[in-house]
Amino acid sequence: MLSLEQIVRDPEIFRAALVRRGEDPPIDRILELDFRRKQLIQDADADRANRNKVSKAIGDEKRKPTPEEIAEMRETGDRIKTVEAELATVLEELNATLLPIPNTPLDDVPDGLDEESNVVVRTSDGLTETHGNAHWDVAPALGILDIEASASMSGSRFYVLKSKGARLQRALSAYMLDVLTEEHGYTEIDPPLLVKPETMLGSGNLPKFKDNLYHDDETDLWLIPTAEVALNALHQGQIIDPDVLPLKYVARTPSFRKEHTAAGRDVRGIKRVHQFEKVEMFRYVEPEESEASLEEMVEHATSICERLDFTYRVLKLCTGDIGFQSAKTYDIEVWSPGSAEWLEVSSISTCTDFQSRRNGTRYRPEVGASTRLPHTLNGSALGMSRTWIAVIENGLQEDGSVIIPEVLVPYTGWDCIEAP
RNA sequence: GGAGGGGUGGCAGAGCGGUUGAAUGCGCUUGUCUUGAAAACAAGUAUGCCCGUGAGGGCAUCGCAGGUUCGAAUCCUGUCCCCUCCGCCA
Repeated sequence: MLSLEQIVRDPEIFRAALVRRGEDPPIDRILELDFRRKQLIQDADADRANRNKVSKAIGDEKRKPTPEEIAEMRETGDRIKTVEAELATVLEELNATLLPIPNTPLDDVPDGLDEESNVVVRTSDGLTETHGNAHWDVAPALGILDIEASASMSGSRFYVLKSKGARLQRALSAYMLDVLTEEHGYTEIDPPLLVKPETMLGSGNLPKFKDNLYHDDETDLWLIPTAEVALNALHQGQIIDPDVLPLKYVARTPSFRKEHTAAGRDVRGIKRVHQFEKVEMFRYVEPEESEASLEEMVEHATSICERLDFTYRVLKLCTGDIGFQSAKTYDIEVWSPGSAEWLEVSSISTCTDFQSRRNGTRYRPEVGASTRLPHTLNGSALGMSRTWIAVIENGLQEDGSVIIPEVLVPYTGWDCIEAP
């Protein structure tokens, strides 16, 4: 959520920033509502101040209220209720107006309405050739992937990993968690996968994107589409003590997505699925550090790509392609020589203070200072199914076997998936 | 699922319906003292909002939402969460 206070102070700055994203925010309506809001607060506060004064005098003097006082205070009370009721509807509309507005992009985010305008900022060394043997052909033949089994038990866009395929995924997750916790100082978190509506609201997934989320009607809980949702809620409503930031978390969880909006895209193989495993980095930082943190997280993710021997590139997403809650996003794509395309294995964003404002996460810069909103950043390192695909397609040998990256061997116990 | 108990400030823990935003203790900050530290003493120490250039003033908040009342942390109703015991299940 954007800052109402800042919008009121500088409406045109916000309008201009949101227009860059192709949005036409109802700024004028917001200003009207805020004006009304302040009026109502003043009215109600004045009446309440008067009522407090009279009641306190009665108490101090240890006497019964006079009939006139009672009549007058009843009237005041009724008036307060009326004003409060109107205030409630104004606040409700204000909230409903503000919640669907996305974050404002940072200045250096390239303009553009779709992925055509994304900018490749870096491409690693390495080949981008193709051998034409896509994972959907290779992996089932190797006996490590069974899409027919997943289709029969769960439908399309699921997958069953078997044998060394399952072990490979487990090894990848474990390896990435170890790198991030041991080398980069992230604290490992294992959060719930089902969360309350308020938690989804806090991360920005609700109310706008409910169509992509799985929901249990009976308990009103939502399945997380990424660990970001849970990690973002870790300090909701809290004031973080001085000298605690930056907080760096990492979690390995499944991610559940309906993918309705992508119907028809990526139907072959396991590139786009309803459930996938992902190792997610998340940070709470002071605003001054957020841009440097974002770059550091990109470093962390790309260093893993390098150690997995991937050819990769880093994209800076344009204003029209960054996520709802994001102010700036880098995507990392790795080359898959089988399906001959770049696979998005990571998306790393700063959400500035957008999420902390939504969930009331604050911090105190130093003892006695007033509270501020931390910036939150999130990024995958890395997302499964696609990373798994890349290992298989990159490691495929002439003879049909698959050699896996050296760094994974301690986690798998073997270095080769034998040819069928 | 059944039976009880409880949710108050950073923590612990009081609080006859009326100077209670809230005793007291601990913690924390600052000052005095000290070569330094500790101890002792003194003062300060919640969050949000509204008005005001400022000084400052006002309002709200004792899990949450309603209600009773001139007045509610205190009474009533609902709800959420936590703890203990029993049952059931992993």
